[in-house]
Amino acid sequence: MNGGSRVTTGIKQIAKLANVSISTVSHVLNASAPIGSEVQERVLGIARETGYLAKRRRKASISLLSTVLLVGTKKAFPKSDRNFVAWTMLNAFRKECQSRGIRLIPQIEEENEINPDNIVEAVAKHRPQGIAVMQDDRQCLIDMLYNLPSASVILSGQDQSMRVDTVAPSNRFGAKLATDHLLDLGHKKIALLTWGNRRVAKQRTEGFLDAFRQAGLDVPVSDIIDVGDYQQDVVETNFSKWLSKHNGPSPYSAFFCSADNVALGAMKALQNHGYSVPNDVSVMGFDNALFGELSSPSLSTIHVPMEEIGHVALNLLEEALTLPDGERSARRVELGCRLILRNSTGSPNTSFSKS
Amino acid sequence: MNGGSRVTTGIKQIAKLANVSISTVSHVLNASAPIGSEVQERVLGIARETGYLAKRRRKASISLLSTVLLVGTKKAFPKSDRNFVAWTMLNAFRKECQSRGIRLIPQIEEENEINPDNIVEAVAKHRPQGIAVMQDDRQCLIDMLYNLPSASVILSGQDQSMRVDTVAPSNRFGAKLATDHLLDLGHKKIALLTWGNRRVAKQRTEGFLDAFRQAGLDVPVSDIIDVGDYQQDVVETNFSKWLSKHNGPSPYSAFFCSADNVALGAMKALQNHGYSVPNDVSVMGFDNALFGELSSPSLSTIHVPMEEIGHVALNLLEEALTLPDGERSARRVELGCRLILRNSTGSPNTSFSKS
DNA sequence: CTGAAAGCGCTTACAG
DNA sequence: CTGAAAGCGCTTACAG
Repeated sequence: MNGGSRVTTGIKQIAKLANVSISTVSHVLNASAPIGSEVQERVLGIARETGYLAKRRRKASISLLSTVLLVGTKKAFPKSDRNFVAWTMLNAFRKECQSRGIRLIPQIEEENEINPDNIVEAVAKHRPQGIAVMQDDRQCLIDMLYNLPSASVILSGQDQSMRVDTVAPSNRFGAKLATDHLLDLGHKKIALLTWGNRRVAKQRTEGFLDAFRQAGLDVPVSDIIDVGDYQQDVVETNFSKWLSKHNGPSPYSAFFCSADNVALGAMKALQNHGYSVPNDVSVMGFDNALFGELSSPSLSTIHVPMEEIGHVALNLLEEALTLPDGERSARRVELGCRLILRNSTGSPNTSFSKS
Repeated sequence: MNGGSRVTTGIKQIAKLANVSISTVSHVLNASAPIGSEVQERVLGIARETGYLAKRRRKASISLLSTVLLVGTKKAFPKSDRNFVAWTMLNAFRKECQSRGIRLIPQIEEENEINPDNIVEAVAKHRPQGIAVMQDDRQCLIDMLYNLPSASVILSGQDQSMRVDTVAPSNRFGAKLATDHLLDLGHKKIALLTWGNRRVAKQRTEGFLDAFRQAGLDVPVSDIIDVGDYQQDVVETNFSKWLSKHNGPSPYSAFFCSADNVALGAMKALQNHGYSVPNDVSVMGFDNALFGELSSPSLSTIHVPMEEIGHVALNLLEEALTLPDGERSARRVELGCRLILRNSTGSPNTSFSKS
């Protein structure tokens, strides 16, 4: 190895960029001497921006987690519109593992459900330090995970028995955020388009209702419309039927849809029936899937930080491995969702009366 | 400095203890060479047990967080039965800061509420890297925190707008755990003793109701008794009145109390009225405060991991400082609660009929 | 409060 | 798969 100019972010480089000595950088990073506050801020700023701090932190825990068993069902793996959300999460998780030098052992079930026995077997075989389970939080699975020696975490799930770590977006608060926004715009009658009985859908429904409860309004349980599925074309067909039967969207001036796919299907149905979005009716989605940006009009939605779920999941596994077993409670982490305002929402058209 | 025998946990010491070379330890810790799995496990085990891994991790982030502003109201600071829970949390947080070498700047409000303006002032003056707020999650405060340059976290609170990090025990799931246990014991009529309108109390009430909902039973909204306060003596007086008026605890065979203080007051009132706990009625608390262990009978309760809240809060602050601002969603962390079974609960006495 | 220099801790290229 | 040895990165005792 020659003394070439390989650019490894280190204390040396930071010293150069901050125009101080190496010692000073070290002192700042370790609070080992009383350094002036301007210098301190400059050095820390550069250390953060160059990614040195993040690298240092990552390195500190890398050893603990060399092998992780990735558990999921087949349907989340190929990329498609249908499973866009699951795929995004999974892919971000894989990337994160790669950047931390963690070996992933996939344990993909052919069936629609994860079989706990298969996990036990895979753990015995590969002896991973950690287990990451995708979108399955049934109690039989949780019981099994809890009794395993490895640390484990469920991505996009929750454990009511509070024994296993979980990370998920804040579906309920996110839905409240969306509904609050529609209420703030002045909409009085808002319908929720949702589908089925999955936990995620239920949580979003609760958030929708929360917004009305907290505003002191009547809780609109009768304004919840189940469109039967979350595939765009199916939603379009079903919601078209609903529109025909109800003679247009009236009395609703806004539709909050508990997934972007649902929103896009609904928007098409509305447009086919001659309604202009957002002039006649507002439509709001949930997920911030890529294709929502490209629709016409572009879809207002709730951003779900799918990329961060993997990051947090790995942090939880690492923390579980650092701390002695008896001294750590299970953690349930919810990640904040953000309102993304595009062109499918607006104030209600007060002269609205179409039929 | 002489070459004396100072015992600094390091890679050298681990090598000695594990009977391998320094290089090998390094390889294991960095996965930089394919090391045999027995050796690997031995080295990692020793590295964890000696606290080397934890130290390494702590060191990696120590630089970020040298000064933290601790914000709270006066009432949580002196130690007493009344504020046992708040005091425990606060104290654990202080200890954690100390062990990580973080300087705490207390900003204690004389009033019963935190004044956002005072925080802004204190931040301008002391320029802390992080802000830790105790038990206050009003939106005006959150708005202020969100607009501040420092990272911030609320201990024992939650942010519905999902912009500021929070850590809290899982009150709702914890209450469900307690209620599930009473149901499992065979109790059919269970009353909830609670007080006031604070968020914590409300969350525990929801958990109580959840247990019935999920079991497919009637939701016992009419079995919620507000005892007006959480001080033991007040509860005792108020609940005694209730017992006199209702001619004993019938038809309830169990009382779930949303705080240990409430449970102890209720237990005394029951005993004064001639009821034996748990033979005639079961009583369950929530908090796992010290004095519950010493009561007679000792109190079954829900353990709340107050000591861990501080640990998690600091981890959140550190993480916020490591990651670039735009790339991180706010996090809401809930810590798992555990059932603590002592002597105040049992199966319902089927021949129970006292008056 | 900041830096030059000594030196410790850890990593790494290479040998076996 | 493991270790001896060279050497880099970071810390620290000390000077100013």
